[in-house]
Amino acid sequence: MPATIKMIAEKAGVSRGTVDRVLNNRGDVNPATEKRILRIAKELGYTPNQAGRALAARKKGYVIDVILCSLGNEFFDDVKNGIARGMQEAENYGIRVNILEMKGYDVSRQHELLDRAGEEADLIVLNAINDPLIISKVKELKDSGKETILVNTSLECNETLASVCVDYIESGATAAGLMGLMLKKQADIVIAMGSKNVLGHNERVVGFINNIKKRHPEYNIITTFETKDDEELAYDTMKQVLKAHPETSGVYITSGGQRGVCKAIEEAGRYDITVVTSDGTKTVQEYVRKGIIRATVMQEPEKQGYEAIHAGVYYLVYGELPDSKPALIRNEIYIEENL
Amino acid sequence: MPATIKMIAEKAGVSRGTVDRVLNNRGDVNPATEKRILRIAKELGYTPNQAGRALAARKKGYVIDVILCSLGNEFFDDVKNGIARGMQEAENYGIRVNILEMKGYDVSRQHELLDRAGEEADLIVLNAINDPLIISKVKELKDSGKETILVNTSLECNETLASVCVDYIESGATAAGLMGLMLKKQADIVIAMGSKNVLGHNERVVGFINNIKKRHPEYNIITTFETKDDEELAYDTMKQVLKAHPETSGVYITSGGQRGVCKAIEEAGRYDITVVTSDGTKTVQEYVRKGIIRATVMQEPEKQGYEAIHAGVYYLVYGELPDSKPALIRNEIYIEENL
DNA sequence: TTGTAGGCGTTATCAA
DNA sequence: TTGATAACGCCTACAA
Repeated sequence: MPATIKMIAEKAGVSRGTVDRVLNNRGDVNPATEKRILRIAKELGYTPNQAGRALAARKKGYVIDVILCSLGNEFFDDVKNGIARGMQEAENYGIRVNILEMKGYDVSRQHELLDRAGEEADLIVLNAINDPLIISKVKELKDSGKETILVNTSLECNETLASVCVDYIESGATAAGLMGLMLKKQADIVIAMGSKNVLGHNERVVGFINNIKKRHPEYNIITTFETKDDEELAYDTMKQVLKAHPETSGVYITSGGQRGVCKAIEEAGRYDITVVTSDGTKTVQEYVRKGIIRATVMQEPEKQGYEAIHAGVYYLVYGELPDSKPALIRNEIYIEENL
Repeated sequence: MPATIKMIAEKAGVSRGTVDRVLNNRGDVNPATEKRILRIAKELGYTPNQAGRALAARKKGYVIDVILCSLGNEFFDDVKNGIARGMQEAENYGIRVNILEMKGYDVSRQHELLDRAGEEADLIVLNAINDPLIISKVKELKDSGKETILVNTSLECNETLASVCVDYIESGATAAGLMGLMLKKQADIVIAMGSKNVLGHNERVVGFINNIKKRHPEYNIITTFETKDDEELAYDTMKQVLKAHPETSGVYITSGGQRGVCKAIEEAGRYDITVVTSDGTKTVQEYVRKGIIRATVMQEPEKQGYEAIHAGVYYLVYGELPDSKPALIRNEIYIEENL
């Protein structure tokens, strides 16, 4: 029923080749026939058939490289599941996907991996460190014709093709809103943030503090400390904070280090403290069940992995991003009952 | 790179046709060659190329009919958006999708529509009323070779191919969990349910009450009333309840009728009452912003619409359901900040 | 029991 | 500037 190139060609009295040249702006076609073909295509409501394109795209042998700061970070388990799902889709288009993993936020290491990706790949999916060196490398790659799609990071750079991540400001604000609904009156809050090298972690803190100031100006924010996604550091610091500030009634953990922070709270027997965190890793689930963490703001990690690959595949094959442009990842709230 | 039928045929020294017969169990093939082909297919890690199949499936001209109790119910706006997305996918396979809408929960009307669908469609997507007449009709259709996929309903019937909906028990329990986190101590709760004709609405009430009994046995549930998804009835009843029970401190609305219930609470100036509801319609969003509704348990309506069509398309083309079997729809919590 | 051939829609190449 | 043709992977009808 839907219109095809063949139907358009018949109706216009030309060959399929000519129609193809018009619809894909390949030039070398008589302006008059071009106009006629475009009119007919519009009349018939032509949209390209994806299956046909997929089949034809196979011969190109595209390659996508994925760079992740994922080694030793359980949050990325689900992201990688999503990437695996995206890879199945990529296979239908004959596109190969390489995953390059690194540990922590080592700028020069990521720079190396980007160099390699620039050699072997046609498009790069990047879990970016927010650093000038990385930003300039991304620009350089773009100039050489290799686009970058960000996954699970925002970046102070507008040269990327797309960014598959949540609104981190909203994430922080949502955590603050939850605190407000549960704590009600006066409260003394501690913020345990991940790394200042990660833009999203900073944005969460900003979103949290701004929302508290707006909705609950009477609340007191005692302190903000970095866990560097390191459990021991998180544990030691939280222990000290609890000692120095026994009045603590709320704790917001922006990202990694949950185990350390929760362990300190648990050992102190402070089940009265309202803890809100991010993500839904096994560690988080464990402490939700224990009653330490009351609620968590999740960010669809599996979907992020899938959407990043999907967008890359789509861009290589169709030359544009899919309709659901920067891939709408939502901040979702989970408590014990629906986790 | 991925294996194709052609590659298997070459390696086995047979024709593509023979490989096809083996892989799709069409019979009429020498047991010895069958074994050899299966071994080679496994070795090469063969998986059928979806684009190839989609292209070949076009000639069959399948039809899917979708029956929805959606007229005058804004909840279904997003479900229909998802269906529209699924229809684009269906087009690639040359599958036509007809949407048959009805108003309310009129069993004989739904029965009529099922009759019609049985005539014209190869597969039916159904937003089912939980009634013996409907259940037996579904069985009858199945016997005549037409499978049914449920959307946004569960049904006391295990003859359906799949059910794309949330766990309604969990939905109710999640609402109860939220109440507990926000109300803390003693509470007096009113439940406004939709229709007893809809299985999901009953299940939500059961999930809610059971969770309250378990986690907060000290809470008191004052009453449960039906809104029949009718705003006026909801408004009038809620008004009476508030008059008779000024001690009300929590209200759970399972489904439709939110505007009526919220209006009654707003007019009584009872901003102290903690209201939890389901879904995220414009009405709900409005009352969340007004501060009447504190939190809502959503059920990814757009995704439900899409997944139902997607599953139907996949089943017609591949003869089996997609990997993400009964389509995992989650109960998600939203508050003002992340809605 | 097996092989051949044509077509689904799109794209690329080569010839006219 | 245009047309014809082959190819991508799968399925099916028909011939051997």
